[in-house]
Amino acid sequence: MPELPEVETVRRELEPQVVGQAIGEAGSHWSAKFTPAVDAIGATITGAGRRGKFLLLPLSDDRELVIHLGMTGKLSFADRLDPDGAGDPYLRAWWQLDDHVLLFHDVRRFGRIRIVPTGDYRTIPTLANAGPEPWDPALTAARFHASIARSKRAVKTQLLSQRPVAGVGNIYADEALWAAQINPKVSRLGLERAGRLLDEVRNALEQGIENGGTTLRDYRNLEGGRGQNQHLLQAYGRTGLPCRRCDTPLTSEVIDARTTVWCPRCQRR
DNA sequence: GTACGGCCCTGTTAGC
DNA sequence: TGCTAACAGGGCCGTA
Repeated sequence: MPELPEVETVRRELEPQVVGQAIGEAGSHWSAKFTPAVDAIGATITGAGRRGKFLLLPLSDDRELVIHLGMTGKLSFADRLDPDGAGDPYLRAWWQLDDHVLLFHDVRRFGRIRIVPTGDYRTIPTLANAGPEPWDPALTAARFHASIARSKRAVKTQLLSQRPVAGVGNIYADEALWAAQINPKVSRLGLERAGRLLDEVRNALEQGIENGGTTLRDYRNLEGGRGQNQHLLQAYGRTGLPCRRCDTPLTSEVIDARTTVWCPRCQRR
């Protein structure tokens, strides 16, 4: 599932191939999640940005094309659109650019596309309320700690909310909590532990980007290649396997509707 | 404003 | 072998 490292990997690949390209035609699946794609017709893409897990493509007419990949969304290029659409039953949107066609493929349809006035994210609540980017200099340990202290919910739930820091999903939340030796169910963190968790969130995301993202099943980069970070995971997907710090079998439980994996010994409550 | 549950989706896997 | 149910989970929405 694309989290910040996967979206950033796609953004970096996308940028040189879409910036300056005009959108001549576009089409979409009937779902309202994807129909806004066609509203981009006539505009030129002027950049390729990212905010948390959202891809932001600024357009020449003071609007932004916002793409969320959901769980199974993928972007790719083709020389031309398959005329009968039979080549890809999960094609949800496409944009004819000057040099090629940008395709949005999404099996489970958890992705979504929006076009908004530049910087006006009121119609996208998670984006509008997103916390700072992980490497924002304004995101200090104190600010991160204060953000977590505002809620009584489990720290895992808070990370997934995108409010303390943007871009963390289920995989990198479990990895950061494991590295910081913090139990995912605690709701109170001291300043020092919050600072450690913030450091490990940054480390987990940096490692993910360096390795081209985590491919467990669906995620692919723009070229269709797999990420490599799945080989380096310490917690996510390792239920019952020995903790690589203390050999205790990792345990798991559903927290906030997400399977959460942790070490019962070195991430004690 | 916060907390929580349910829903959207469909391929894969486990169980019978 | 074939069918059914459970599972995966990011974001949104309604309700309390």
